[in-house]
Amino acid sequence: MKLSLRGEYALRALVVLGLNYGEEVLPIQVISERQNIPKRFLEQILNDLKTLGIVESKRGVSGGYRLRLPPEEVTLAAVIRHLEGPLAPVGCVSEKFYTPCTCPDESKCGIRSIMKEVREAIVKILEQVTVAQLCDRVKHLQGTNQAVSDYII
Amino acid sequence: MKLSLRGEYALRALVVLGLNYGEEVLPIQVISERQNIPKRFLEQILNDLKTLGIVESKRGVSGGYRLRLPPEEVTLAAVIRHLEGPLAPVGCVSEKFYTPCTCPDESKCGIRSIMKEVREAIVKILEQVTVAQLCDRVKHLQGTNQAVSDYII
DNA sequence: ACTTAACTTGATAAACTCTATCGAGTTTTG
DNA sequence: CAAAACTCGATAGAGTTTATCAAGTTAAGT
Repeated sequence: MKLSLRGEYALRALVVLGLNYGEEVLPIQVISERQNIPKRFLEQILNDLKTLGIVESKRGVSGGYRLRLPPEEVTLAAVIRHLEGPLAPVGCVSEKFYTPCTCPDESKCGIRSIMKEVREAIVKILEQVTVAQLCDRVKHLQGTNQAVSDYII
Repeated sequence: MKLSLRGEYALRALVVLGLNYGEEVLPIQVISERQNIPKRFLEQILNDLKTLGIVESKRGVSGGYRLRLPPEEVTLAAVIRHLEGPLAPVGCVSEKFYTPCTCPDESKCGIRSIMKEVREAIVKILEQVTVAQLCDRVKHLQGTNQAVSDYII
């Protein structure tokens, strides 16, 4: 599982939306500036997340985007799978995007058996972590640093 | 960590060489046929593994390749890192191939903190599994299937 | 109604990576 | 000295990634 910029931007945008959950809609402009993401590209990505049903938008003057689901219900696995495809390191061990490989016999392939373990390890984390938890981490990390700054002053 | 064909071929070739460890050198032709790998491409890959010091070659009429190190000493992590680059899902959590990301503050980035965990999970497996273990799995898988076939007959 | 900020959709283009293939050369064995 | 095999560097075609643009649609506020 290699996360491209596209996927990374998506997660970063979702954190912003997650932290804003329950409030009014956020314009793309704001998300873009807050996370340093090219606006046009972000537009495309948010659109994609809308198709997936994670995000919803409001048009017009004070329009923008917001989460459609509670942050607790959005797993990183779902987002990444939709945007990037398989989480597995090779196609022949993917559950959702299986593709056969060219080895003589998959059932006797030692590499496949190891890669299955790698896949499990990755999936176990990403299927369990939600946007809500991401937001919590951010809050915690910010809190920590804030405190440190306070001490320094 | 996404394994490209290049990396997959490398591992498959190493299994063949591992199973042959202690014996004479194996010609590319044989490895290529046994694992269904385009010969010219394999050539390039084995060369690369030679540079890394994992494999050695013998030229001439009855030449070929063999492992230079005992299979127990070759970890998948080393091979993949050399051929494919970072194991980490994003550059900003890679130990060996760190690259900064564009987020406003890495130290407060929730995604980074999750991706670190993913990286750890991957590395833990791949740094610990060796070519020798891959070969053992293959032997075991073949043995199992053999037995099953016997029962069927 | 009309202006304006913002979303929507689809096209496209530059850069890069991946997968392979080729050719010409060098080495070694028998 | 011929044959088999490795060596090295170039390169090409396909596909992916990362954007950017233009033209259109929507809806809020006046």
